[in-house]
Amino acid sequence: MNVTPLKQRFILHFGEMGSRWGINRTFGQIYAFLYVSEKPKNADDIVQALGFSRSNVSMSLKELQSWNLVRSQHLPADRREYYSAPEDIWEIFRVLVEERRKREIDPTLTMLRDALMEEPASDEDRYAARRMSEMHELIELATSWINDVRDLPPKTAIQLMKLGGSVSKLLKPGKRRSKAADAADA
Amino acid sequence: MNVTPLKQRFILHFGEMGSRWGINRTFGQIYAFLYVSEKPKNADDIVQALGFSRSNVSMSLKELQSWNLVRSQHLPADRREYYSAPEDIWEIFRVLVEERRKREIDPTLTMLRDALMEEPASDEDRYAARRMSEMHELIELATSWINDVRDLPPKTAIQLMKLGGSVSKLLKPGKRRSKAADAADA
DNA sequence: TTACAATTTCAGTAATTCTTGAAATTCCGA
DNA sequence: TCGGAATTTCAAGAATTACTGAAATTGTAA
Repeated sequence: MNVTPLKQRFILHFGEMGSRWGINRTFGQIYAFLYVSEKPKNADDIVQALGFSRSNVSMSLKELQSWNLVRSQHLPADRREYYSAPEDIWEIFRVLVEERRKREIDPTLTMLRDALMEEPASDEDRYAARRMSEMHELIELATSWINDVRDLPPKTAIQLMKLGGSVSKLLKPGKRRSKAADAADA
Repeated sequence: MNVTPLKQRFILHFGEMGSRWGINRTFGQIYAFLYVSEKPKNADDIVQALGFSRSNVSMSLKELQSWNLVRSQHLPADRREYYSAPEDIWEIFRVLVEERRKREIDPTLTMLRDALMEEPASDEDRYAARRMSEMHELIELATSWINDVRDLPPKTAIQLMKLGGSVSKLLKPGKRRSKAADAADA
């Protein structure tokens, strides 16, 4: 590997964490490399720096792009493609949450919705359906919340996160939602 | 597989999603099976229902317990161990977030902290260190927020999530944190 | 203690996923 | 349109991860 020791440490970590994050070593290392690189890199730069085969790099870059984690551009007087990770860390965070939701949560939501269409026939299935619908409800709530919060300006998001659990103090403890509102949501 | 079609659908989905969630098929299916089962099950029930080998079931149950996703208990007049998934879906959610944080985020936080200890020697490393510290800061913020919010009572959490992005309306737009508070955080 | 049921360990095999190099294709400049 | 650079595809091998069955261990009732 042909990078400074500091970068190497970072890059290797991303490669190793891959199995926990559900991505492969090449994918992780390339992303890490682009993330800590100031200037855009072409595929051969990456081969040179990380030592993967050219084809592996090509495939991983494609996948990285399908995750919207890297951008490609052309540099003047050079027909090769140059890749980089977006600057804005909040943007990165949003993209990551969004993509993971698409890949890891939405399919489950669909499955649950479909499965809950039909009437359970036995007590056993009635219990299962109840559990599944609890799960469905929680996931719906969580994802719609993510969608809502996703578009807050970073400043606001930071403010909210710094508040932490004490946001709840802003909620009047006595004040419950109206019956009408509950019915409308159900 | 020896379960009702409804359960089977749910269980198979959890098995298939495994690769995306970073867990294996056995782990996913056993959890799903316990989740939709009203009564606790012993290891042989699971073998019978899902068709994995006894040893595989044993190992997966151990792992499931290390994730705090299943509990074991003894039933009167039966020396076998019985396993079940906790009832409370909010509890499950909390545990899942907590365990994933431990496994997927904390190691990265440690790596970043360690790597950022030493002074970068070149401009190249100065840039890399800046990027790494941006990442560190964001992860710190996000995880400490998770810790704060984790312990809210479910009612409060639901209320907050239903509010969605409009919580920010509770924040006075003009009111910025004091310089002193910012300094204290830095 | 003994006897046996229940569980766990672990080495070997199966299955899956990752990575490569050669060949095919695409992309541009001349 | 031609020629070569850049990229992509894909089949096959490498590496990793999952799963099994036999053997070892643990736990408990008699």
